[in-house]
Amino acid sequence: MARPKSFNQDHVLTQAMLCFWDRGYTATSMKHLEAATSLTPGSIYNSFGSKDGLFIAALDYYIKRVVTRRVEKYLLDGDPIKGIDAYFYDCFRAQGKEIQGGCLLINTSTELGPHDEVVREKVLQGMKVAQRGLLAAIDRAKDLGQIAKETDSQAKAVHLGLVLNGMLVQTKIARGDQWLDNAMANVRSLLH
Amino acid sequence: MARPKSFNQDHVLTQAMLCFWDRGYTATSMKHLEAATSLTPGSIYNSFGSKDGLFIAALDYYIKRVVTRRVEKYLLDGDPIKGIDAYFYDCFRAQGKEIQGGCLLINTSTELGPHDEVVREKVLQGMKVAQRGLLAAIDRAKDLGQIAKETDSQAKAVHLGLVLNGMLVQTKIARGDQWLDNAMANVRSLLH
DNA sequence: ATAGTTTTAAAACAATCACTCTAAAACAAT
DNA sequence: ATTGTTTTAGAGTGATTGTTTTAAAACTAT
Repeated sequence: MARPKSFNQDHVLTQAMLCFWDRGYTATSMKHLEAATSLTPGSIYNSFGSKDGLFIAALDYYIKRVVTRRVEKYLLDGDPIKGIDAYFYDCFRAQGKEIQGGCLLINTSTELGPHDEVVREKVLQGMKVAQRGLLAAIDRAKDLGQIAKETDSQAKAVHLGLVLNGMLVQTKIARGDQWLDNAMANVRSLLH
Repeated sequence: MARPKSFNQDHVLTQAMLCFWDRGYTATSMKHLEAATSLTPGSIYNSFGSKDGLFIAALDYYIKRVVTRRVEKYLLDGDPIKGIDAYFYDCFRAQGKEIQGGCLLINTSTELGPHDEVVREKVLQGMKVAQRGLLAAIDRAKDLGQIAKETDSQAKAVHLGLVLNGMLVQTKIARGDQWLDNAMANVRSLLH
């Protein structure tokens, strides 16, 4: 066979994801990516083809390791109302380390949504994962009698998703977290 | 005195605003701006100092000519409930021409929010204009008995603002407008 | 007219952009 | 050990980035 790759794929994708998450696609240069991943240009292009290819891979990685994981952790079992609450908070705790990233899907929507069909489709797919998670939690809450049986689950899930996305925009410009508690009070009022 | 400027300031700011609105700050090059405004580099730098200076001017222009104007048109008089409805729809009709721009304030939040303090402050100020408009309309609706007196106006305005911002993200990746009507049904359910 | 000031056009600037090339290095199979 | 294949490191590619420079043009005030 041949020489094996000497880098850890997960580590590289994590670092690339954080770069794009923090600065966006255009403002992230290959230099940034090389520094963050400790890879040389040759290795990046050999493995991912282009900056765009690495971005798509990082986007996939985000959907799998951040979005899907969070949905599974908070929305698919346990108390659904408490789960939704925790799910929301987790979206803002996740950025706690250093970056004030909000959500990579949202950042990518506003930057590239109308200009890159492949990216748009992928973002939409990631959004649907979150949306289906909210819907599942609401349906379970209905089964448990926590919210009214007459509730339109689909509409409620859409509503929650829109509020969450609005909050993930807000987190990019707001300071402090007074606004977060206020917004969460609104979220809870939707779940009665 | 001296030689007068031969370009129309409003036209230049409008074109620059549309560029940044469509592509974002980083992905908009000086070449784009020169072509869109029909200005030469010298004129741009003489009048605005830098790409950043032109961006700030375009952002101010957006707040004044798009955000403030829309608030005044729909939220400050007339039937407040119908006004809010029309205000929301106008946010999506405005982009009807060619670009699928959503909202420049939101696009700028996600791109530059955490990285540029001057821009962040300006975006926040623009957001507050919209927020105050919603609050004023809700207060008027309360006075008119259109919504319950017990309603927390401030919380309701925040909630509406978050949903609107979520919708303005959605518009960058969604196709068709089935989702818009669904979302608007949620908005109306908040105003009873 | 002339002097004084600013804007304009166009060429040119260094720096950075995404990306490619070349050759050495590192493995598996034989 | 040799062969075959792929990855790696690092220098180098042309193109584009935001910006500056230079000189002509266009105006007002005197």
